[in-house]
Amino acid sequence: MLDFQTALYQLRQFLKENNLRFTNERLTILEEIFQFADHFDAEKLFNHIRKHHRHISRATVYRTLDLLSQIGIITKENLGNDFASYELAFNVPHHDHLICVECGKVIEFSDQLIEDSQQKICKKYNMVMIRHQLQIFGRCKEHQ
Amino acid sequence: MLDFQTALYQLRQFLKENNLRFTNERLTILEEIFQFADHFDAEKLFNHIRKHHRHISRATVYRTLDLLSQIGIITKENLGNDFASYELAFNVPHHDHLICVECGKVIEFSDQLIEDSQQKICKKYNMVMIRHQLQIFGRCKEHQ
DNA sequence: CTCAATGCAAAGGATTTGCACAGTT
DNA sequence: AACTGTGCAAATCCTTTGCATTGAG
Repeated sequence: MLDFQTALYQLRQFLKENNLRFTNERLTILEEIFQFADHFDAEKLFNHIRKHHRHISRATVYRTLDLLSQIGIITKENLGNDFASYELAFNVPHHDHLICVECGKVIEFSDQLIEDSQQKICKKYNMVMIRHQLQIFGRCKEHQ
Repeated sequence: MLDFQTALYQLRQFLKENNLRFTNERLTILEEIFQFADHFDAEKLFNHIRKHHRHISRATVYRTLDLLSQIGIITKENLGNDFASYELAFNVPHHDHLICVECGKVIEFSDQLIEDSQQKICKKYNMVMIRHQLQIFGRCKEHQ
């Protein structure tokens, strides 16, 4: 799994390469994400950050989330809500999501058979895969 | 594939069972969807409908789309945009989407191996599956 | 006649943007 | 000093809602 130091390095690297600035806000937001981890959305992260850093604006949070997902430090996905969900990028090849429609619990899983099948399908339709997302909605053990 | 007559019957049936009204607007919107078919979003459908039925409001289109997806005549899905995509429900078990990030083209496919794997995964995590969606983003033959 | 459905415009929620000022490089 | 990043509030996009009116049963 991606650790903070690596992410920080990637961020600095990207900023340098693109003549962008390494600001306190960007550092703070990256730190807070690592404390918050797992799945989160912009609003929740913003509220979390606000507790300790009153001056950071919602706009900067959104802009930084964009930046970080461009770099690949986090990924952005829609988990069936009307807002985007983010999570730290892992080094494992890929994983998908089981989502309980009752309690919203999210379980990650990955399945090589599914990954392979997807590659086959892309080949069949002459597509070059960039990314993919699989979401299974259901009821978890506690909510059936 | 679901044909218009069947859909219409399902709609009337549902309305009757729930003491709701069979209105001209609902009929018109269903008809227009069948002309429009494939994948569409609320705004595009609304514009299409507006050409021939000036009086139908955006609100009614949204409300009817909700109704139709409740009944199961159409399905609602997020195809990576910030708006919902709809399509007519088919009788085939399930299908997923390949989406070209360059031109937005959508290809449908279905893969039994993937379907089976998903069932296995649900079992493994004690989930009861309700629905699922798989989206593969990539570049199509013309945009590589 | 009764109550659900509609149209309209306004509200809503998530996200983006314009602009003056602040802060990196 | 030059120019990107930030905060703020307003704007935007898609979607939903309140309310007076219309229309199906």
